[in-house]
Amino acid sequence: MSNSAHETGRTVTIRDVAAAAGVSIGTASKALNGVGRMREETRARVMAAAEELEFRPNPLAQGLLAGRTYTVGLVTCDSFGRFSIPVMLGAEDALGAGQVSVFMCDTRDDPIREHHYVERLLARRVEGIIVTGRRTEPRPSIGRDLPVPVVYAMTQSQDESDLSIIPDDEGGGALAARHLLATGRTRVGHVTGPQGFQAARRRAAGLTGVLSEAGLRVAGDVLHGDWSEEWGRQGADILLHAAPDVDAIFCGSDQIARGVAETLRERGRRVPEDVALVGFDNWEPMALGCRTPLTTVDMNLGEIGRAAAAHLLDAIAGEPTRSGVLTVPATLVLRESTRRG
Amino acid sequence: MSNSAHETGRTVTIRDVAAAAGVSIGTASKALNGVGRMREETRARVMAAAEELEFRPNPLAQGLLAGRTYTVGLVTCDSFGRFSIPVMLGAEDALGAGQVSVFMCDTRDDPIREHHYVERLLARRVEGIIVTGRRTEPRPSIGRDLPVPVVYAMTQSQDESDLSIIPDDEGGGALAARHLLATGRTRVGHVTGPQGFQAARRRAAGLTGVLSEAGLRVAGDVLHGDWSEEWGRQGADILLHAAPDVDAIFCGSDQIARGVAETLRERGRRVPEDVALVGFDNWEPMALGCRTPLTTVDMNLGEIGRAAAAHLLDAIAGEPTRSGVLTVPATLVLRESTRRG
DNA sequence: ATGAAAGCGCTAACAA
DNA sequence: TTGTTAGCGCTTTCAT
Repeated sequence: MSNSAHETGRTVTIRDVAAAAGVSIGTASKALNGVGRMREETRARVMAAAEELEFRPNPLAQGLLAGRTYTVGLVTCDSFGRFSIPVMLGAEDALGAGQVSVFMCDTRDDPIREHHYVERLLARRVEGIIVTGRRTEPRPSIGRDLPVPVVYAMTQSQDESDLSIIPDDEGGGALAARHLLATGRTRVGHVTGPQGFQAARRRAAGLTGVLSEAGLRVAGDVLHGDWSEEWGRQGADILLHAAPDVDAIFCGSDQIARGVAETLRERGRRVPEDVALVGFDNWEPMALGCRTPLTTVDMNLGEIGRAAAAHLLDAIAGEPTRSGVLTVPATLVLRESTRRG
Repeated sequence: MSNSAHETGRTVTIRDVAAAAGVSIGTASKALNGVGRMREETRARVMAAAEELEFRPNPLAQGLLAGRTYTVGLVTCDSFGRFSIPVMLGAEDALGAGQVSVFMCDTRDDPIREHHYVERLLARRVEGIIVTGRRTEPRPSIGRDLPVPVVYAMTQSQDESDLSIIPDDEGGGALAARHLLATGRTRVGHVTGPQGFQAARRRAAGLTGVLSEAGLRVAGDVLHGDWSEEWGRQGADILLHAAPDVDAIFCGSDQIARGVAETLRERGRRVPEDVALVGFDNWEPMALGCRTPLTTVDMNLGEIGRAAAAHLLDAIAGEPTRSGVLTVPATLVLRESTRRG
C-alpha cells in the first residue's frame, strides 16, 4: 500500500541515506545541506536516496549540535480566547514563516500553572517566550533574568525592563470621537466598562481629549459598568435620561453597543439617523449581528501578535532588546451605525 | 542581582553538576534520575549542586537518546477559533498534565500550508497529531500511513481508517426536543443553518426523531438559512406566518436564536411565556446577552479535545488504535428562555 | 558505590 | 571530491 520505512517502525537516519547512496555519512550530510563541494552526480544520488526513503533530519540531533531549538513558547492567560487567539495567530504567522515552531501553554490564569509551564518551556530550551493576556493591566513579570527573551502581548508586565505590546486604546477612542465629529455629531455620550479597567479609562480619555479640543464635553458624562449587553441596555437608558438630546454614543465594547442599540430601538431612536453608534473590538459576530451593523474600533490584535513575534525574533537574533510599552494603532471599521444622517 | 549561569550565557550541563558535586557524569545522571544504588549522601550532594546551578536536563539530548520527544502537534483549520479553541484547550489540558508539550499550527484552511505544517511536525518528531476544525464535514485525511497516530477532533476524516471525534449533533437536537416536550410544548418550530451542513441536518434529525415518537411534526417545517442573526430574524417571521400557533422554537445556533428572539419580541410574543426558545452552541456571550437568556445545547467541545488527546496518548502508548467516528454527548444548559410558562 | 565508555543522529573540522 | 573523526548532552551498560 505505502512505501517507506514507516511500516518497519524504524525511522530513517542519515546513515540509511548514506548507505543507500553508497557514500559516507559526512558526504550525505554535506549533500543534503548543500555545503562543501562535490560532484553534482553524487549530490543528486544522495538527494534521490533521501527522497526515496522519506528521510527527515532529526531536529533534536541538529538542535543538540547547534545549541538551538528553533522553538518559542506561547503562554496564554486567556483561556476564553477571544483576545489572545488573534494575537496568537498573528504571532504564529510571523514565527511560522521562519522555521520557528510554537509551544502552546494555557495557564488558566493560575500563577502556579504559569510558573510550571515557564519551567517546562525553559527545560525544552525554547529560544524565547511570548506571554499573552486578555487585559492590558500590568501583571507580574514571569521572571527576571530568564535565560531567554520574553515579550508580553495584549498584556503588560509590571517590570519596566520587560517589553510589552498593547493596543492603543486611547488612540482608538480618539479615532471614534473624530469620526463622530466629522459626521456632524456634537452631543456624544459614552457607555463603557468598569473604571477598574485601564482599557476603559484610556478609551474614555481618547474620547474626551478630542471632544475638549473641539470645545465639547461628554454628553451625560462617562458611564462605567460591566462589559455586558445588559449594562449597555441600562446605560443607554441612564444616558437618554441625563442627556435626552444625545446624537451619538461611543461604547467601550461591541457587546455594550449591542445593548445600547437595543434600548435606543425600544425608545424609538433610530440608528444612525437619530443617534450614531460606535463600538469597540470589531468582534464580528457581535458587530455584524447588531440590528444596525456597527461601526467599531479594531485593535488589530493580529498585528500585536505579529509585532510581538517580530520583536522576539529580533531579540533572539541578538539585537539590543527594547523594553517598556509599545502600542499598536487601532483602526476604525465603518459600517451602517454611523452613516451620515 | 541574580545568581545562576544565565549571565554567563552558558547553559548548565550535567557535566557541570557532576563537577560541582565531585562525582562522575554517570553518577550524577543516576542520582538525578533516582536510579541505581548509591550513598544517600552522594545523591543529596548531586541534587544540591543541580539545584544550586539551576540545572535543567536538555530534553533534546534526552529525546535523542530515548527516541522520544514527548511532543504532539495540534493542527487547526479554524483560525477564527470559536470552535477549535475549546477543543485545543481540552486537548492541551489532557496532554499537558503528562509531560507532553503541544506544537500549535494554524493552516488558515490552506491545504498547502497544512501539508507544510504536517511535514514540519513530522520532522520535529512529534509523537502524534491532533487535527481540529470548525465543521464536522468529512475532510481529506492529512495522510495515510503517517509514522505517528492522528486523531481528528471537531472535524472528520474522509478516511474511515482514521479516528474522528465529533459532537453528537443528533443527540443534542433530541435533547432540546425532549426538554421542550417535557415543558409542555407541542408545536415546535426549527430555524437552522444551511442544509449543506451535516451539523444542521443532524440537529434537525434529532429534533424530528423525538417529535415523531410523540406523534408530532415540526411546526412550519425545518427552515434552513445562514448561520446568522439576520437569518434568525427572517426565519422567525417565516415561521410565525406558516405556524402562527407555534409555542417553541429550536434554533440551530445561538446566533440564529438571538435573531429569532428579536423578531418574537417585535411581534409581541413573549419568551418563554408564549414561545420557548432553545439555542445551540452555548456560546456564552450570545446566549447570556440574549434578551431572555438562552437555554441552549452545549457540545462539550473541551471534552472532545480531551477525548482526542486521551485517544492519541493511548495510541502513542501502543494501544490498538481505534478508528471510525466517535461522538461526545451534548448537554443541555437551562436558562430563562424555556422556563415553564 | 562509583567511574568509564559507548552511542542516540547529526554536523563540521580535518585527512586522505 | 570524499571519508574519517570528534563531539553536542545525556543515559546506560559494564568494569572497577
